[in-house]
Amino acid sequence: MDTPYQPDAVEQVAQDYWDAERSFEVTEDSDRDKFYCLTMFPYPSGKLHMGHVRVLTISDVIARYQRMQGKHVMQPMGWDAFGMPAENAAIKNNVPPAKWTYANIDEMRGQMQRLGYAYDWTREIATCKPEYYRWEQWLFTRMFDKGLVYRKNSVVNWDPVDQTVLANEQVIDGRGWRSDALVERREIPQWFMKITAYADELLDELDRMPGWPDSVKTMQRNWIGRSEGLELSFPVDGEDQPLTVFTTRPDTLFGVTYMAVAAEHPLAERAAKKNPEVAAFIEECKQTDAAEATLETMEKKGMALGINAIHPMTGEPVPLWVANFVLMSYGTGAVMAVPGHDARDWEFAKKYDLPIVQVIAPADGSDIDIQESEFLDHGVLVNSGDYDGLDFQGAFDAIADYFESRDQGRRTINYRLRDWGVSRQRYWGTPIPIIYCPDCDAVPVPEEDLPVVLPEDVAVTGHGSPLKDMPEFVNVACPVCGKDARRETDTFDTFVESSWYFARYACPDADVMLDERADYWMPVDQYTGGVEHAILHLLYSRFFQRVMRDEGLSEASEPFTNLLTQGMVLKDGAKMSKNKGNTVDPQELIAEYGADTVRLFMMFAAPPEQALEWSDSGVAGSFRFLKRFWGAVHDNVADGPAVALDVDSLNDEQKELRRKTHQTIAKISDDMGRRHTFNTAVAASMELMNAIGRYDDDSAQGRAVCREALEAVVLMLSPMVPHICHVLWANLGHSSAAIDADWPVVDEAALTSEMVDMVVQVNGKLRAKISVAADADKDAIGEQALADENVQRFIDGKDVRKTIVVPGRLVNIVV
RNA sequence: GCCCGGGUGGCGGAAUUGGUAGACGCUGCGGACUUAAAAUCCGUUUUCCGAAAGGAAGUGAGGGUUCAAGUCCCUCCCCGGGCACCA
Repeated sequence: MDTPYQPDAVEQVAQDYWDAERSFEVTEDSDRDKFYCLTMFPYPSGKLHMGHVRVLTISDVIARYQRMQGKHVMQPMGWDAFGMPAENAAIKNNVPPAKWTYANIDEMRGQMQRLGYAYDWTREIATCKPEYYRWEQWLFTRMFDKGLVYRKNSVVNWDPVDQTVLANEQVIDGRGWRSDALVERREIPQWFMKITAYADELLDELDRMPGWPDSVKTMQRNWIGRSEGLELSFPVDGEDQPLTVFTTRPDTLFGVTYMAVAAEHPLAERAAKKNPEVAAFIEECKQTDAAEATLETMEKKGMALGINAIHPMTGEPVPLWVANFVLMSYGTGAVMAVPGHDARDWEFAKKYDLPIVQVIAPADGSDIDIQESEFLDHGVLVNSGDYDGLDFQGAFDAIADYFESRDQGRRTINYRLRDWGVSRQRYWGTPIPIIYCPDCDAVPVPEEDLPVVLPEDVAVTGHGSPLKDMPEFVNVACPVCGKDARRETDTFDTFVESSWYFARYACPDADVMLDERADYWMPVDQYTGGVEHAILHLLYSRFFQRVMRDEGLSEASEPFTNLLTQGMVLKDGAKMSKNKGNTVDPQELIAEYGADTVRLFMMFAAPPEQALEWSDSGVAGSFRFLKRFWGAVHDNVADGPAVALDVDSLNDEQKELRRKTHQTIAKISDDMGRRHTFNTAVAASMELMNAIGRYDDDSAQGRAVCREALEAVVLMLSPMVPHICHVLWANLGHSSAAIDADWPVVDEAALTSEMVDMVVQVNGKLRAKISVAADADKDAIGEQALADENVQRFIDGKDVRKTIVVPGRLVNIVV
């Protein structure tokens, strides 16, 4: 019998079946355990790239595995359709962003379907459609009413030549990407969402999220950056208002030798009016982009303002400086500098020859030279007046009490987390539903006027948003007083759309934001996506889910119960990208080998969380395996139907293959369900196939044992290579489809063995391998190990000091 | 600069709770089949010494803990991700 493996035909058969049966369309069923399996939805950038194929396949494998576990699985797909690339394409090709986006969606949807993903396409969402974004406009107006959104000035990258705001990505080495002009920091009014109102909840709940990787939770903790400290006031010469600073180290207060404020700080701006040198320095500080990494890596510079603050305890003058490393957006935009006990302050003091004073001594009494290097640890206070001798906590409490009793300071909690600025000066996004009235100020668009629809047929020039030039969009009547007013032309950060789409999949056609179906499906049981989203997207989504909860829209607080962060796809050690010219087109590979081979290689080449190094020959190897797999099943089928397995009549070889089969089922079940190490699951399948290939037993029971092994492999590989397994399962004589089959079950009785192999070490070095009875006790194992010829060579003439026996594993003899 | 990962043969990776380093696959090499090639199949493939049996070294570098370290601790180097307007 000769039936060659023809992936195109096989994959068509399987997909036709799933389509005809609507295998992946689901509705709520309260009698069944639901499993909501979700991938971070893609931006429709053009065609699928290998990074997409990887994450989509990982999620699909989990969805199909959970289905075989009996779960009621929902796996939807949609499009994060707003964003800058559509505008860039519009400028380049003179195509409206909407048209470009919808064409990409059609292209990518078709590719996904060719890959056979188990999506419920009836739930498809595109965020650029008014029926989607109207609900986030609505939620924004609700948040407005609750005081959860507000407007304030905030810094953007300004391109002075193109007269437009740039994204950080559009700033290359401090210059605009098109104009090459030096970028400036500029402050403009923008809308903010009060994510800090949920800071404590977002932080505390991380301790109760066992389904998330520790690394992501740690990153989020650090990002939120809760710190307990003291807010202190320093009187300033010639100012009515004192200068307020936040510190987590009030114990170092007596070591303050200068203070520093941000370039945007009012004190700096007032000093600039009197002193042109300061004004010039502040201008220089603003000649940089707004990215924090730029600020943190550039040379630390400062200038004395010629103003003194008064040390609140010693009464001594403390010079005020303006410094480029102080962030206006963190704390109060001013810091007290303690060069003796802070690394950055120390470096700055050395550079500008400012005094360095030691006020903390090591707790162990050792000597340090503060002029040589800073001392950062907690310790005992010295040179601190009445507070000498106190430890960190004692000093913290005493100094906090001192300030609080005089009303010059207070204990407070500071967060590194800042409120979320959601305004973007861009066209291709959700219009912010606000109207500016000369009398009524900013007014939210009333519910009955939503959605504020983004006009789709526009020309994009790259010089600011085209909405500003559309009077029919901008000019409106004030909803409150009816006077002539102007509509907001900024759009939302696209992270707003991606902060709630997961809930909308539950009820994509609802004529409210979310209905009761969201409570059936939410939270997402398994969320999969790139680790690059570990902070922003995942934190915003956790915030939005809580806002929706508090609005009564959803019961869940956390949106994602389990999180899997997958690594990038690399080629020649670098991320695949058009810029580097190292991309591999999935389409060509599918045409050559079929979808199953591409899926298999993706799962086999690396564990999902690690970067995956692309290998053309590895793909060919995956294809070879599928051909052998196909051939092995057909050979078995060609020999006719297998008889029923009679477990009690098996000989040793038959028992051994059967043991291998059930060991493999146990291993792959663990790899798929718990560890998500699909690469080792594939390797274990290959090992079992190799064992079947070596096995040569034409007896009735021999073929039955073989058949059992093959059926197990077909089922266990079906989440990864569903098409070939669909056909093979039918070839094996099953009338029901593989997609409806249950996951194979381990027969514990098949796992038992009379003898086990153990290794013998002498002084930790491997010297022999022995086979011992499975039920042998430690002494017997030790004796057998000592008796080994090669072991004797190494212990000859030496004292055996100790013998360690780890049953089932090894013996270590120490001489 | 700060936070989070990672570093194991020629290559991708395995080693799950501190217990046989290199599973599985790729590549290379040797062989079978073939008029030939492709495809397929078999063998072999960490390095060094050895005919072999066997031995020595070995998981980015340097220290430490332990009967035993790729795995735990300390210091350092390199690579990747994030740093709030890329998505």
